[in-house]
Amino acid sequence: MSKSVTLKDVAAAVGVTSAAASMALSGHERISEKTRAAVKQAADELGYVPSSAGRALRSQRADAVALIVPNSSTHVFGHLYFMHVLTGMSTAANAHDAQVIVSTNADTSSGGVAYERVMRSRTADGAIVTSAAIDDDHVQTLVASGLPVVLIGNYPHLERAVSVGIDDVTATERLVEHLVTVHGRRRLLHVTGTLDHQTGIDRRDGFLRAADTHGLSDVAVVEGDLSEASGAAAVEQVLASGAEHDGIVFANDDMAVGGLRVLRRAGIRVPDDVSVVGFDDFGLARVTTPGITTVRVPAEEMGRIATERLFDLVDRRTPSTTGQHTELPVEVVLRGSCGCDDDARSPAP
Amino acid sequence: MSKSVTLKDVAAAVGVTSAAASMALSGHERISEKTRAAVKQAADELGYVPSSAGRALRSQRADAVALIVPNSSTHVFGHLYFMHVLTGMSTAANAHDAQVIVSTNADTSSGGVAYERVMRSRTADGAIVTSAAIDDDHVQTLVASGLPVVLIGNYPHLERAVSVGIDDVTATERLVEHLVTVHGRRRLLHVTGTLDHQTGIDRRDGFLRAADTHGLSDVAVVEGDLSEASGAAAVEQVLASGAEHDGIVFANDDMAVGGLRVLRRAGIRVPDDVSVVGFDDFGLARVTTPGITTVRVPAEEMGRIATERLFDLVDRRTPSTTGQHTELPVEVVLRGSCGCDDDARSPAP
DNA sequence: CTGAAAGCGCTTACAG
DNA sequence: CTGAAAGCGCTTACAG
Repeated sequence: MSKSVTLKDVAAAVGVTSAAASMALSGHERISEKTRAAVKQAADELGYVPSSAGRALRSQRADAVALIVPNSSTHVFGHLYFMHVLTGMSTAANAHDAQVIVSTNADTSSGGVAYERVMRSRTADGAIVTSAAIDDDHVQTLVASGLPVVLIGNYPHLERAVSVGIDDVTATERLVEHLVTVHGRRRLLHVTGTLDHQTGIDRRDGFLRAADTHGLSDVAVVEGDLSEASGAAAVEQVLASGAEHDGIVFANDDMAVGGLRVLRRAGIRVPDDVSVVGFDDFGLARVTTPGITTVRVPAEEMGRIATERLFDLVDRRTPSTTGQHTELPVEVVLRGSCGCDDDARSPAP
Repeated sequence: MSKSVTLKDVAAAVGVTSAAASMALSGHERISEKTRAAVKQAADELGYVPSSAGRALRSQRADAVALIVPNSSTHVFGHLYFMHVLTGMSTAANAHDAQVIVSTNADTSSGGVAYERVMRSRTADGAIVTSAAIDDDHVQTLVASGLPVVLIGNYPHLERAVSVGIDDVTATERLVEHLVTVHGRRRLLHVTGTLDHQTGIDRRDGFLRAADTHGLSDVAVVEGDLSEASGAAAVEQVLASGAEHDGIVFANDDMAVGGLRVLRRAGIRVPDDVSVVGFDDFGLARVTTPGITTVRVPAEEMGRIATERLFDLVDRRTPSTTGQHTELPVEVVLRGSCGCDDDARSPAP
């Protein structure tokens, strides 16, 4: 393994001090054009790349941001959602010449310590936290510590938090409204997400609010956990109970996939007998038969914008205002599972 | 933002030098039990976390590994495959108390420079490279530089490379054999992956070899690019040409999804009229109707094992032997698209 | 046995 | 204007 080239090597090659070489490479005006050119050429020839450790130690800046996923059961982390967020983060981080660090707590016993360490050790200048449970103390501690953090999602109880999210309540209302007004469905079932996460609560509340708005009296709510298996289990349970529904609103697409499978095996036709809608549109909803009508969550854009907000905090361009939330618009994507033609789209908002 | 606590602060609190505090925290035997306990307590109380920059600079080790994805069109990077690899990497990295850095070249103009910088700057101690094209010079340079690198996939022309992969040739042969011997399909079509990647070549060669083995005379090969759209386009093209096939072997599941859609719209029944198989099983193949018979690529395990191999190199536990390849077994997953019952499985290898 | 310097690589603030 | 020290935080090798 070749010994790495330091600034000192470059300086020696040109016959200047490493301080001068540093200034030359950063384009400092006090270095003559001639010296600057010589240093740059030597750096290129030697393949000099600044040591990130040396630079970080001196500048007190890691030029790195972390994606923190507190809840790291494989089921949760191994999801296309994170890939979308990560893609958005990478776009923003590349523009800032910063690295992206992925920090996930494989070890649940160590709790939040893993990512607290990332922040305290200054491995990253700031962090994006996503999928945090409402009562996750570590997130609260992190936010309260004043370290640059941007949350993805809605955290109404964390007043000081900077966050980026969507309006889950309204989006779910739009789905229900579609089922009621376009397809005449009124006996609706909602299968919730995890209710220790705000999205789970908000989507359920959107469902209930819409049911109220439209005067639906015959609705039911069953708790799920966002997994395909829990969507299947919820539908099985309801079928066994003998309850009859003409529409099912799943809190995400994974559960809708599980539900569709159970319905198909039970000989219940979708959308003829029952309309189905999901939420997320990260990839699955497009490939089932019928395709799943859903709300497209702009995860990549959330990741990108959250990261830009994070750099604002890190660079202190933004005064440390308390609690700023950026809300992104969502789009309802109409497919076959509700009774619309596959691949139809609602007009842009 | 609270000023970060340094070793000096901890030492001052106890009344020792920072050198002594350092030794106390690392459990060095020359520090008395009493002092050690006092330092540890002070560190806890002050919330001391070692600066990664200070430590990295001193120890010449970043305690971080990078996942490098050279070919970063969003279509390629935003794929569940990377999430699986990343999950495996995280597992191994956590066990070594190392960070995971994700480096993707959003900017194609800068070519391989982006990840060469990651390595040269010592931001990471080593890298996992995946999805590299056969003729990617940057990968060759990286491997040749002697920096710790483990490749995921097969790189027969890079003799010095350490790599982890599967046998794409044999796996594809097994799929073809299944179609021929179990379902009596003989007029097969293969839709290839990208042929500038070894997997694309190997899967095609596996198809051709199996066709030869079974004496199939009526086979065809169409080039695809692994995208859903290219799978659809390939099938449209073949349908338009009037060629008749009773089985289609797609080089991945995404293309199979696209192909299934076109077949359905054309009124061609799967598996009744034509058997379909894919490759990968990263998530899509399970949710279509019918489910797609495919080969399960153990991406998470590949990520985990590649990372363990990488730490071997970084720690020099392994002598720098030339060209070590680890081959993982794969499993054929039988679903409805070939004509088997959905959810059936081949016996473990 | 223990105290404190040296030095990892960098860049800025200071001295001349 | 320019040369070279100081110091970011850490840990090991050296001096006493």
